[in-house]
Amino acid sequence: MSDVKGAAALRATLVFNLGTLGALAADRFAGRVEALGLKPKHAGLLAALDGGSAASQQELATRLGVAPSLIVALADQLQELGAVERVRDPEDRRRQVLTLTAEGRRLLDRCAEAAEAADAELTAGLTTAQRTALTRGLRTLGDRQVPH
Amino acid sequence: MSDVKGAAALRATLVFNLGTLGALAADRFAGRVEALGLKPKHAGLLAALDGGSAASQQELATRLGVAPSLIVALADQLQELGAVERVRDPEDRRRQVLTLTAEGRRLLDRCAEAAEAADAELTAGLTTAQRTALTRGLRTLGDRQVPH
DNA sequence: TATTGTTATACTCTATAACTATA
DNA sequence: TATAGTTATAGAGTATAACAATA
Repeated sequence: MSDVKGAAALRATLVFNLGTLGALAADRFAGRVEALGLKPKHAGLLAALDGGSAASQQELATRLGVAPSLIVALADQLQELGAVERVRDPEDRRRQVLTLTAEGRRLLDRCAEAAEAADAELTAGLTTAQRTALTRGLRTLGDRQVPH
Repeated sequence: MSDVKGAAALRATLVFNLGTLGALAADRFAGRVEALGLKPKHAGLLAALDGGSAASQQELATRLGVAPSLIVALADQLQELGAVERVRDPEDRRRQVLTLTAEGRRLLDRCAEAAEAADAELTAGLTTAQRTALTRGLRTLGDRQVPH
């Protein structure tokens, strides 16, 4: 029993390639946003705040899949950059509602530019068709996860 | 100047989706191989040793893009599991040549199975065509990186 | 008593630097 | 002197647990 699969079988899997390329992509993105004083997680939080209705920190923690204490730290740093505001919910004074400021939206736009630049670098050897097919595939895959 | 892009533009990028899905995929894979006493990096090292000609630890460090001291730790643990052997190169007694044992190949096969199971879970909502297209896209993207 | 946010603490991962042995 | 491997140490990132305020 127990098929012999070896390295070739592992390299053929989606998770293996997603894992290695994901780490690479995260590094490239991190390198570009650090000039803004941000880490990838800050960008993720800014993105979660944009468009979405004003959210409490607990909601954001579960939405991003991180510990609430991490949201506190990220929000502290974003607040120091003037990117977010904390407002106590008058209906429930335990809740801190985070909202993007104009500066926060500006930073988010810079993050998007950084990501686009990293995309261009990463996909330099690919055709436009390959690139868009890949992006769409990843988005549909991502949309299937956490489909609450 | 300075286009307004917002969260939608960020979410449309490859690096953003690769980063988030890569972290998710790595977690799922880690959850499955930890029963084998392994972390994803161990699997990466095992895969690097399979097929490839016997490699020194320095070569492996640069190949995997990690510090040499990390290879030492990973190899220590794999050796303890009986998965690799360290043999001093008689030509240059400073070099430790790592080779897979039969147990190492067995563990590598188990890692491949774990990755395939994680794939199935992750792509549950996708058609076969979507899944193979995505896997191929990622492999071609991965092959373009570090094309030394 | 339960929940939100916060703080304090600890743990995991990994790199850098110092060291040993061989060259 | 330079290089392969190892060991010691330190830093980043993040979670867990204890705590305060509010419900």
